[in-house]
Amino acid sequence: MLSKKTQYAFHALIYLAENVDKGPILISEIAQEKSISIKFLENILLELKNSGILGSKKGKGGGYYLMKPPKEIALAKIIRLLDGPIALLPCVSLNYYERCENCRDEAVCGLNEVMGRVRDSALKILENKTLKDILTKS
Amino acid sequence: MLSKKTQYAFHALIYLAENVDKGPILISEIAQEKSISIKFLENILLELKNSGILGSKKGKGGGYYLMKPPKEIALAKIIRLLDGPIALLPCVSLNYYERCENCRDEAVCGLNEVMGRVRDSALKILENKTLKDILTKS
DNA sequence: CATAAATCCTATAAAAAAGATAGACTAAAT
DNA sequence: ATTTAGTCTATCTTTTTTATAGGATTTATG
Repeated sequence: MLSKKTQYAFHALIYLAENVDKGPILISEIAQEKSISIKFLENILLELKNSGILGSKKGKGGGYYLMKPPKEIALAKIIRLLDGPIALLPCVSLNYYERCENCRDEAVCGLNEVMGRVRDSALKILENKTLKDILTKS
Repeated sequence: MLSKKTQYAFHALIYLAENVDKGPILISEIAQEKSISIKFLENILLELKNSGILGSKKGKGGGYYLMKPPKEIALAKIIRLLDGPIALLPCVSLNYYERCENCRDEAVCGLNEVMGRVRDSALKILENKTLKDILTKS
């Protein structure tokens, strides 16, 4: 399961995407609209900013905004950033690979193979679906 | 990611499946072969037994054994049992559903829809692949 | 330039989950 | 009776997750 952090990030990003035309959006506004603790959300948005997903402006009239159009922000990127590996096992993770300690040889491990396929099927969706694809259907 | 508990369970089950013809297998043997803490493994095997996946025999000549042939034990079942939901969000979980607190209406939530598809693509594999499919390729 | 508005940043606390261990109990074999 | 091996429940430790606190910094504007 995705952590609350990642879930909150998605909801915040959706809100930002749905209000792209309104300039910078306040943390407090997002927190209220999406029922998220404001201080927790602050940390999350900061992290997204430091990774280049969001931009921000301080002072009056400030807030957060998307650095790229929603259709260019893949869901996989957000998950990896805040939650880490998408794969179910370390030994099949593309971005956070770790050797398996309980099997002798990954090359002949059937578990490795199946979990690799699960990863691929998830990535096929998560790498191609973007923020634009998860906006509220109107 | 799957917990260590679930990962250990898979390795133990693989070992049991690869030795079905040898009668009950000792916890200590599995622990040694797969480099798993014996006490931790004990708890895991007990849980698998109480769920009907494994059977056991006490005393001399005792140990654990599979209750069904490997090809009838789906991977999804093991994961759900020890790790909980396979879905990435509570609001798209078939077995551990919880309402989403941050969105107004799941019916129009695009995140819900996409994550539902990710769940389906994972289940398509995990419900159909069994213990038999993850045995060491010889 | 002063003030208010907002994000930035780091630290820390609290709670929950994961990982691991301990030890007494029960059942079976011989 | 003794040994062997699983059963059960409790507890401990560590790590991760979730959340909060509060001062620092930047910007707009009168």
